[in-house]
Amino acid sequence: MTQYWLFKSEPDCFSIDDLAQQSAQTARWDGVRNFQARNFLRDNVTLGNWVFFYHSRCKAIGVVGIAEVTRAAYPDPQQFDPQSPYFDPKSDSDNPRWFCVDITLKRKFSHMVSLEQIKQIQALDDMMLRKQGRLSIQPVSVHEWQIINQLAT
DNA sequence: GCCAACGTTGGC
DNA sequence: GCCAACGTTGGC
Repeated sequence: MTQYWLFKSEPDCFSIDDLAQQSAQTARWDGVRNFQARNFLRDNVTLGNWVFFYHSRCKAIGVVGIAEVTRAAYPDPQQFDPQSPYFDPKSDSDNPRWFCVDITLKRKFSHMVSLEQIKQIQALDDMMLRKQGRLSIQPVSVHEWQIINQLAT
């Protein structure tokens, strides 16, 4: 069973520093609108799991820190809010389509582990990050987790 | 900002 | 149920 994950965020939208500024350094990870990512979030991401916080679509791409899942999946409230950009008229409150979790910041790396570094390490060739670039919630193996952790220290 | 990759939608 | 059109993601 997977315990480790990688969550992508565009830092212009929500960065690890934004997470650090939340009360209790905890934030709702919402707005996931991709079915594969949704399935991971809803069915496999569980309380106490560890998460690599990844900055995408920006100048410095890579893993910037570690968070912990502090609330397991619950329906993403934004799907029911017509004012929200994440509003989904096709979602039914009795059978919600989209889910979110809460995460709490555990550690911000003093220096990030860049995508460029990751690409240079053969043992990380099979990371989903490399195989399926667009998936925003993805499992990380224990081995991959350890390697990236070591790179960050 | 561009563009390739790829997921989603909707007409047939 | 196929597939073209369209929209979005994400590295560069």
